[in-house]
Amino acid sequence: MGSSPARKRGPPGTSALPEEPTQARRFGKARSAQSAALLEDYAELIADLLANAGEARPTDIARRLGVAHATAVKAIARLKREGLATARPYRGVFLTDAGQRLAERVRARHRLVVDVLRALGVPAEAAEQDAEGIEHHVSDATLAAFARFLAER
Amino acid sequence: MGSSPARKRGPPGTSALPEEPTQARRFGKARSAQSAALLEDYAELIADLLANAGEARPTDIARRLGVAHATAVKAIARLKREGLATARPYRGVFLTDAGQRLAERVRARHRLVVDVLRALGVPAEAAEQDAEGIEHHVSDATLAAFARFLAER
DNA sequence: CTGAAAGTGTAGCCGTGGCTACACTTCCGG
DNA sequence: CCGGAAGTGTAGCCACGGCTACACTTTCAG
Repeated sequence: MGSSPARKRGPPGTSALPEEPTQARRFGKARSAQSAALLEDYAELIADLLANAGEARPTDIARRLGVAHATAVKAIARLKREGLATARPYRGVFLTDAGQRLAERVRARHRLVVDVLRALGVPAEAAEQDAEGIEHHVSDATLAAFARFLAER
Repeated sequence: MGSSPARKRGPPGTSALPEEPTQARRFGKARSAQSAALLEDYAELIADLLANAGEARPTDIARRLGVAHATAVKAIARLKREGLATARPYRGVFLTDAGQRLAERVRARHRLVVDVLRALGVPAEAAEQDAEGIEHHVSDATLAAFARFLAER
């Protein structure tokens, strides 16, 4: 980048170059990815609880996530709105088909990210920790590259 | 696959196991990392603008980030609150020493993440895109491993 | 020197994701 | 069968990061 001092403010016909929507687009995508991240975490956790404990209750979810139960309840409401989960008052939470598919994808992606980090020499604890944040920003292309890398190495 | 049905709700002495603060801690960290991410992006961009254009104005920042100028102004206010930037009304934005150090660290980390992704076979465009989201969740341990990996390969 | 355009700042709105506080259900032990 | 504890739900608060709308500065072209 950088060449033109880019001064001046005044008149209409100042710049006229295409500028650079590229960077803006990237930031925008990263931003929206982050929005979906929460739902993904909840869906994955609910699937895990259903599989391992037979039921997923708001308080369990909250405890595992380290948030207040009210926060979990709100998130569950959002999951329902998005058609990912179902729940009846005082009964547990369940995933719809869409929710289950999401949970599975998230789970697979999480494992893949952790495995790649480990393969790169990242210590186990750090790998798990970082994967928690990283996984929500890994595109399909990157995911595919990860899989290829693990297979080849 | 479970094991324990884990039913029951009632009495006080129900569980008594250490539960699992581990996962909660991880989620919490990922959450707070995400909070710092915005500031990091702004700091990096401001440093870039200062270096390449000589000045960093709210509107330029907003355009590059793809947000409304008011949004950028608010973020700048937060940067000031955090002691990372200085700005006088209608004059540009500048980084404090702390802000510059942050920007440099962020910049280096960004490059490293992109390089690792590229080395793993991720296409250039996807690497840039994903790095934008990933970089904020890479711990020092992981960063070190990345550097080692690139050096060795 | 002046006027209008661009940039800047401020106010107010929304949705999200945290929280606490409080009311209501459920369910178990006695 | 009944009381209380744990779980659940709801309301209301806050900060954040978006946005639009509008008022005010700055700066440049005439």
